[in-house]
Amino acid sequence: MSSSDAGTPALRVTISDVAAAAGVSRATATRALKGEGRFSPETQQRILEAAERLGYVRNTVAAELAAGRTGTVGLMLRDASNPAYGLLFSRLQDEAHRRGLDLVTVTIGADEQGAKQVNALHRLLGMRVAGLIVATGGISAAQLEPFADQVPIVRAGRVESVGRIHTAHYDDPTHGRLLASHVLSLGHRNVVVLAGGPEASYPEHLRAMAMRETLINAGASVTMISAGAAPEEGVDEALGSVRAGATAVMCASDYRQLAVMRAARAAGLTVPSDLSVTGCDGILPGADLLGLTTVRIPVEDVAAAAVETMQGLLTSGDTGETVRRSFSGVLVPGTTAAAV
Amino acid sequence: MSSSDAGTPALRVTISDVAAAAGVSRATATRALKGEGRFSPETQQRILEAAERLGYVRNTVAAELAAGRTGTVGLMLRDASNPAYGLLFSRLQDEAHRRGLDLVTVTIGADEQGAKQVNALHRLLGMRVAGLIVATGGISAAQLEPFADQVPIVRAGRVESVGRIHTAHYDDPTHGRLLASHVLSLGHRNVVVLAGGPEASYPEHLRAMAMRETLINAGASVTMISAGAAPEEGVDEALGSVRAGATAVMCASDYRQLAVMRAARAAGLTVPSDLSVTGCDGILPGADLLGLTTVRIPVEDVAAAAVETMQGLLTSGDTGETVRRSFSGVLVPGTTAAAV
DNA sequence: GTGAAAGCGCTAACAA
DNA sequence: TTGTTAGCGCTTTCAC
Repeated sequence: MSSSDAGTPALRVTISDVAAAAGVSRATATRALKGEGRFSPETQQRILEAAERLGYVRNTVAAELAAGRTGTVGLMLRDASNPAYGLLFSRLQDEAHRRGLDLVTVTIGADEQGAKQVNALHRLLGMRVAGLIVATGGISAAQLEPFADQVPIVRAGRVESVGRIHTAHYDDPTHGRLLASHVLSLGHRNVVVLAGGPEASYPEHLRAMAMRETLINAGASVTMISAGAAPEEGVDEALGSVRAGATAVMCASDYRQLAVMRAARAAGLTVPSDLSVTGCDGILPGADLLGLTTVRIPVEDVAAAAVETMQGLLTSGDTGETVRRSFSGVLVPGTTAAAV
Repeated sequence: MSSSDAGTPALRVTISDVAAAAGVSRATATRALKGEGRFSPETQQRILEAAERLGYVRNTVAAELAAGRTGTVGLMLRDASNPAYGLLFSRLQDEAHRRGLDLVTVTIGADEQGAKQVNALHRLLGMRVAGLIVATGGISAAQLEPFADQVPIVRAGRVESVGRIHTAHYDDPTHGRLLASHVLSLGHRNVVVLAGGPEASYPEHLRAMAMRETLINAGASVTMISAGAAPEEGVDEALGSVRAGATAVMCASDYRQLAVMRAARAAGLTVPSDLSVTGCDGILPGADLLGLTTVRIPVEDVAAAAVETMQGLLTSGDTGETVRRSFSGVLVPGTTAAAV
């Protein structure tokens, strides 16, 4: 089933060519090709044959421009080199496929501040996508808000409390509490919490705040270390605290957990006898073999909910209420955290 | 810097609105907005202000349709849940950003056979992308070929020997040889090679073939196990061979390596004293902590080369010769493989 | 059942 | 320097 038999330049074939070859008007060709409206079976047959013969490929973009609507949903994604985002991306795609939604993705480098993000946003909006799924923290509610009544916007992964932006997000505070409770139950009372600052990673920040609160409420002594986005940052400081008496380092992500383990090993410290370590995400393949103590975040649930919400918005229209769904993961006790 | 102050429906604002508001014609507005052609500074100023005030977002799709060309490069991607693809995706994006290329991505579920792939391809082509980067094995050369003279096509990651499809790919045979030589140097002479079959994963197949050849040439005895895509497949069989005398299991991917280690642990076998294990990829965060014996594939090089090739094709035009660049990674000796 | 005409939002000669 | 005129490829009333 070759799409172009002759040397016909496939992309150059327009519906006019097909119509001419079949001896009908463009209007008729349009109808017959999509099987909607009125036309005689014979005519359709002829048109279909002509299209096949010429290797006609419809220019979706022009079609959607003319029709004034799009079946495409835009996805703004954060750097997929982080497996947690990669998996989210993958699941969003699967779910969208399942539901017959077309997804077009643009990613934004983590480095760019604002400008590129907005650029990417405009690129998607410029395609006149039917909806927007935002899976990056790099873009603010304020930047999104102006478009929220043009097109439904669903934020995936991260919570959003402002305006008409819908969300399907992780319950990060709960994740933090789950881990903190676990560490407390192991008897730790002098704990380091290592996380990216709110501007580096808002989810990490939420987790860290919840850990802190839970630990303090239980009477534990807590050292907060706020780092940048790079996982190595703050690790030395954390190890310093351990030498000063802390028995556990709670990291806001598995990446940081790995960094701490790496540094501990280099420093001649043994996990978990010299210090307990925890993380968060649970996405890393091999996390089980490493015995990571973590929370497996519900990527699948968030992806499914995001797409489902979007589809609801697209079909039944925006009812005016903002949908906000939250999902929490489960604790995965590992061998990196042990009783004091 | 709000993009729409009033309640103006941002997306509804067309260039005609902007032109009217600024008291000029659409043509002038077009020129001033993109800063090309001739126009007076004052006029431009007025137009820019009007655009800002109204929250104008250019309809890129219409613009590109009218202009008949695009600055956008389309990227067809495979499931990003695999970190190796996620990283490739990420690096392709970075590289494209660096070179001022806009990337639009569509992914295709691994499950769909043909139809959806072609659909995604058409979607991209319908956007009149300037070029196409294909980072999935899911689409065949035959499906790509018809469009190769419409638009430059670069395949990233996987080798392609047919027609006018350019490539920037991994030198998988070399990867296989590197690993096999390492295993041989450790004294193993009875080895299992566990890989996905050619249809499950062509790169894995290439690695496995090279391993086999290298091992056999050195006089080792080799057991080939061809599995499906799932990493657990064939693991039991591999362990069976170990009980029957094999001392090493060479996996064609790190995923499989993890699966083997998991199964070995469950079966009470110790790595590397009871059996040596190797993989391939080296992408997994934490691979170092696990001590994986692997080859780190040159994702960055492949991404850079793919984008560079594309840009060359775009700017200096297609010279008629097909560009094929191959990159090999480096061996990462780990603690999962030891001397017999 | 089919075609003519208008137009989606924008750009690109060519005039003015 | 700016406006006019044609479209890009397709869809969609609305007559015929």
